[in-house]
Amino acid sequence: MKNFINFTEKLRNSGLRPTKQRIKICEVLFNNEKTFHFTIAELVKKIQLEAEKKISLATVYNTVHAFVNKGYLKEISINSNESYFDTNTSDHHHFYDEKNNELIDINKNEVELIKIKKNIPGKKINSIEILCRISDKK
Amino acid sequence: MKNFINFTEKLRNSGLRPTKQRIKICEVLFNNEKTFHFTIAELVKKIQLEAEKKISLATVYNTVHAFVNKGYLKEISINSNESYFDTNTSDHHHFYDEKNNELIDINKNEVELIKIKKNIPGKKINSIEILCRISDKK
DNA sequence: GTGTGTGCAAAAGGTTTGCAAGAAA
DNA sequence: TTTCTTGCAAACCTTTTGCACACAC
Repeated sequence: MKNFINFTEKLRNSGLRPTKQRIKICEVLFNNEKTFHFTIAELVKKIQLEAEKKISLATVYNTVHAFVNKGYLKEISINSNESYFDTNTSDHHHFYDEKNNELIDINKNEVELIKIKKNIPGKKINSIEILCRISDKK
Repeated sequence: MKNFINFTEKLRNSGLRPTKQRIKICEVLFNNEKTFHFTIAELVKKIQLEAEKKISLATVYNTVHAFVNKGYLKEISINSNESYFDTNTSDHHHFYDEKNNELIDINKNEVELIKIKKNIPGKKINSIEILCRISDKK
């Protein structure tokens, strides 16, 4: 997703009407060289800087949730009052720097194959995610 | 921790005054054969059933947070509005059943050694936790 | 034109805070 | 007596909702 047309297409293809607000949010989120992590508060701030017209909070929440449901964003929850979204939706893991409150991606190929020996009858595995908490070496 | 005396000691040893409320919460949490997972709401309900006298919400929050800080409880966060506490504070992992909204422990020895090949200079690893989302087989 | 999306403000939900009264040291 | 803890209600913050208007199709 690199430009206006593509965002319009992408949205339409996933059953979301390509409104001005949604396209602007796509630009803020997906028009970047690198993927990144953000909180709702940070996203709102970013939109306020980049958008000519304010987008209401309700619409931001609404859109972020729609994007999570469509698989365009991933949520990473650290604890009950710290939750991030990730524009990297590939299968990967995270370091969480407890000093700087910052997430750092760990690619799937940077972790040796995870093998869970326990099996729950009747259940299938949807995802396996590692959260690795780090802090400064003393 | 198996009885009244031990809870009193435990609390005192960690610098928490052994008040009636804290001891009651200890009983609810730690007087069980098995460890378990709970939300604040569930804990409040459990206390209301077992306690002769109501414990205020503020005290429950206060105590749970104190216990997390002291390492008597662990928090497992699923997303921004689903967070659980675990009376099992050993190093272990979890299945999260997305159908029943239920956590299931995975012992450390039920997962093959996790090896993260990525290293962040100046940082040390504090913990590695896997959350494995599961749901019903189709 | 029809139906979906937006914006606003109000409501909800969950958690924290401030302070006076009570309990532990 | 001094310090910590509790309980209550109010405050807070984040997220959701309801509804009228606007926009996409």
